Amino acid sequence: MARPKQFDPEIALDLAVDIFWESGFEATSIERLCRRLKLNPGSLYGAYGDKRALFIAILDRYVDKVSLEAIQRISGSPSGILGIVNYFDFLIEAILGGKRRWGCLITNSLIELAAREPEIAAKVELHFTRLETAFASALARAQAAGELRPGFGPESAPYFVCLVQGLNVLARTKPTRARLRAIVDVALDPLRDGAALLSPKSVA
Amino acid sequence: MARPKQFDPEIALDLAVDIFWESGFEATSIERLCRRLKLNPGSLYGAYGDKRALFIAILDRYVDKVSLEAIQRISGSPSGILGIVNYFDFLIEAILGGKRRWGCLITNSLIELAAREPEIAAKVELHFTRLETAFASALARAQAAGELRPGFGPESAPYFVCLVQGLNVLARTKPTRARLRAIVDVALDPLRDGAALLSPKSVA
DNA sequence: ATCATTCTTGAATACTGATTCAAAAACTCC
DNA sequence: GGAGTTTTTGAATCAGTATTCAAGAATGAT
Repeated sequence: MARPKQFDPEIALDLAVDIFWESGFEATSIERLCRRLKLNPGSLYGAYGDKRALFIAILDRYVDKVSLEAIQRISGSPSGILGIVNYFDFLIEAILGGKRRWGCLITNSLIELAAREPEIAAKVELHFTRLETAFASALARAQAAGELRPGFGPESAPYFVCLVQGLNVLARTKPTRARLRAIVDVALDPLRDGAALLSPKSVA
Repeated sequence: MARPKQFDPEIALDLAVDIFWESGFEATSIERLCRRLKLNPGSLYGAYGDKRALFIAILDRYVDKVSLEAIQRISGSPSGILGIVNYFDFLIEAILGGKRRWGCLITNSLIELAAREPEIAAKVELHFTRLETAFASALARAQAAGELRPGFGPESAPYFVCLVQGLNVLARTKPTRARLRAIVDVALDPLRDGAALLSPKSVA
């Protein structure tokens, strides 16, 4: 018995993700948000609360999607090595093609906001933990299958997280495919022995 | 025949570096700057121009210092491998100890500003090129000395730049020394054969 | 059809924060 | 010591942007 919303709050959130992702929190004005979402200030505040609350909402949305996506790629192969290789291949293409040319919203938010916003720091932390866990279990599987060079195992997972962050930074420099490939080929060299058997495409 | 400045503009710049480094461009207000530098708005504008100009000035200052520092560490050893290992050891300690717990002002600025500020993007680019060049020449020396695993050479330099960026991101998560060490130990594994002879301390 | 409720609209408000400025002060040179 | 120049001071101004709000509009229930 009331007037229904004239917009889909979920779809609008997706629009908002893009703007914050590209420009960050501080540099994104409510006015720009309103223009892009085709919403008036009143509607926006009614639906989401203030700017900070909106940002938290879009960050949650992004984290859910990106965490899941990463875990699925990394854990999606029977071979742990192949899962990792596939994930990095995917990441390269994402950086070159889609919105990941803006890096990763999580990485960007860590740098812009985590120091003064514990709530945001916690969300970043959560994602990093998930990512590391996915790498660790892939590495454990690879190790168990004897595909891993001695000295490498699940405890090397933080290295892969670091690598991902490095690529997310470089994403903002408009790198070429060749450049990203070269980096990943060197970075994944420890996996090469096993991967060579499994993924001729990704290992020069 | 005029009133002299009551503050040292160079020293004040160093103060300003820290604030922008910690909080970024947008989140740093002129008021906070004035309070920390113990300057009134008029003096600040008189000395440096507007906020953007001040930021460019402190970024220049930072880039000069950090580029030089990196190049000296990387190129400072007769062995190319040792230079690289030393640089990463230094980076770990810097992240744990000093202001590098805020990551790297260059990395932070790339993410916050490069997309909309070509002038800043160019300065970031410049530093990355210098860093990559330093790595490449260290790798070339190592290769010439036969210290490098086959398949590695100067063309692997972008990988090391990526690594540095990853560490700069992780710096903002308050990582432990053990964690950073673990990452670097894995990351520098390709150099291990040669380094083992030269740097017992850094290679577990 | 009317009521109660919620949504939309877009102007008004309230802030924050960047920038300017006029007056006073400090210095050097003559 | 006075003239001329630059710096300091801190309040005033200006601009931009986050947030609120009052009025009008759309809906379902009675």
